[in-house]
Amino acid sequence: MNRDFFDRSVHEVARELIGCELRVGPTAGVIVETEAYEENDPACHAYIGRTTRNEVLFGPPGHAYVYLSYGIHSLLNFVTESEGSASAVLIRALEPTDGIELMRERRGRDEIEQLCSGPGKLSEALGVDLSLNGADLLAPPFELVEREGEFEITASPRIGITKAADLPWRYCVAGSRFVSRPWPSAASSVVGHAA
DNA sequence: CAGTGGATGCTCT
DNA sequence: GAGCATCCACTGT
Repeated sequence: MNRDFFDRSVHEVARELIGCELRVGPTAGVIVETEAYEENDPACHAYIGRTTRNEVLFGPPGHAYVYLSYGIHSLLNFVTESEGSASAVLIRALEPTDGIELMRERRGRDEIEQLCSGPGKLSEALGVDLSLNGADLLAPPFELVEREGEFEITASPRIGITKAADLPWRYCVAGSRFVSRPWPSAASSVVGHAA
């Protein structure tokens, strides 16, 4: 995967990431759930302007934006189209494929559905923390592999936010049991197929 | 199952 | 000092 992959609309990147493999060191999984956060979006950290916390969002695309949520969880985002638009994709869930035993140790859980089914869980399982804020996604410990096969993608409202909560900017693999939460069937719609 | 509340720390006002 | 892009354990059906 190259830098151009990230240098386009955050919504396009959020959908294209579905089905890609994300590797962090010895652990890896297939991305099954993402959310888009664009600069002119009250729920986006960049909305309030540039601060010390969110400055990575204003930097070049293809880098990791990691921040601490609720004082406990590190949440992993991919910076996109940053030329004049500080936007990012939140990685919300993976289907684990490699390093599963290590993930189990880090998570303290055995069930494979409980290893990466949420942004906080996923970071813990992959060993992502604040030290990776600003890190290049195209260099170790990160590795991203373009998807193989087809995925039916649904769009539904984002999770856990209060601002702009009605926008359908959460993307999931249809029918996956590895997503953080089931989507509301009435609000979801198939938005595309992955090649 | 569904609903509730505590843990925990950093950022911004 | 308030407010979080969360998770888990506990309660009550």
